[in-house]
Amino acid sequence: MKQELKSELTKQLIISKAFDLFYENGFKNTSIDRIMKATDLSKGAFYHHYGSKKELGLEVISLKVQKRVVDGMISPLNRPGNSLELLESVFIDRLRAFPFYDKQNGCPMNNLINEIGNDESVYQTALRNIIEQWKSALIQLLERGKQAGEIKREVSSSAVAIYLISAFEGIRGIRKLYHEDSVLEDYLKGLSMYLEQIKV
Amino acid sequence: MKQELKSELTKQLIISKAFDLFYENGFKNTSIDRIMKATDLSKGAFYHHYGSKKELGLEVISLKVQKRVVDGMISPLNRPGNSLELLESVFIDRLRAFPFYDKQNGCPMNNLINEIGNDESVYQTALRNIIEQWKSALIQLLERGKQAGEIKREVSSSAVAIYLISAFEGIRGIRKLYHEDSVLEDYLKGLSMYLEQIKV
DNA sequence: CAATAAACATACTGGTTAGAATGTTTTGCT
DNA sequence: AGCAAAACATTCTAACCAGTATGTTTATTG
Repeated sequence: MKQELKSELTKQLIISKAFDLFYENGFKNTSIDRIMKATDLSKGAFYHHYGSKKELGLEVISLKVQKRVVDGMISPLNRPGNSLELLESVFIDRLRAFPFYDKQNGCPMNNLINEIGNDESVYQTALRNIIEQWKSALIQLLERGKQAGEIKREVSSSAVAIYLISAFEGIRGIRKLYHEDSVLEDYLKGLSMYLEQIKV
Repeated sequence: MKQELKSELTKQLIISKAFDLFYENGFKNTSIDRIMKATDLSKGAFYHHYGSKKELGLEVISLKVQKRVVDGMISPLNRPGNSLELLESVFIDRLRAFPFYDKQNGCPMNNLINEIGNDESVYQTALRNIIEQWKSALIQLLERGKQAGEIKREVSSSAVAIYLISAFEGIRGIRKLYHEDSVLEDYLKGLSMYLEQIKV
């Protein structure tokens, strides 16, 4: 195999296993040894491709975590159609569609925010970028809805965006404490009411 | 000094220092050694009073973390007066009044929920108890507001309670990523709108 | 076909971890 | 006073941690 390709595949393997383990057990609680055991490669291989655990963490955030949020919560906002119906379908359907594993383990981004969000500024920046991208996409959609006469013009788009994100991330943490979905249904009912209110 | 009193004071000292360090550095990232260094006592003293780190963690949750939420977010809900004004003052004023340290480090309960909420069921139960107590107090206040003709009767109290809690915990995590309060102001604006809508 | 460098593996370092074992001091009780 | 137990301190262990040093194997290139 070509070296360049082989190297890239190995890095992707490490990042992928690292993401899974960070998600399940937390960032600081996951050792390089444990990650490399999952890849069936050695520690030497890791430090050949990465300079430090921090460097890996940043790649996991900017490649895997960010992609997950973009694919699941941001890109779908750009589809055509009624802005409010779009918001509903993205926020409600996605939450309902999560597999048990994801409900139990919460949001990978939110887990990292709460675990290492007050740690080092490089982590802060990487995670903040995702939030900002999400916020921007929401604002854009809300403004589109106002233009289309679907959303009240007097509401602050950035306030609605942040409130939607906050509640979503909040419930994904709280859901971890329960073994059933009733708390999720409460949230969804609360969200529906919220969206109803900004309707024109 | 009486033995019983001395023992109790020592346990309180350990719990207090443990809470501070858990808050700043996370639960798993805080060692017994580090905690006992902060108390100026020895590791032997710790294992005389506590059987394990887990036992200490549960005491910190049920005594310190719970008390913090009760004092700051639950007890104030029982004051007399207009229910909506009460909600506003509790959620908005408290968030604004947090010192820089608390804004940067987030919510102690939410940090624990996201760090160890999917870990062991004893932690889940201890943290869930706090959420349930908070939710109950909010529902009680919302029902009171409905009776007083201050809140729309058709809204689901449990849905509003969970949505309020979710958004609050969510923003306390997100705020960690920023160095200023603009994201907090967005949240507060969003919250005001939300409360306005359930008004009768 | 060599020389070279990339892609790994193995073995180690110095530090930290939860917890146990064992010692010493303080307090309580008769 | 004298004995017992509680409240600590000191020392140790076996495992784990991030990162380094030094190998060996595989691919690339002249």
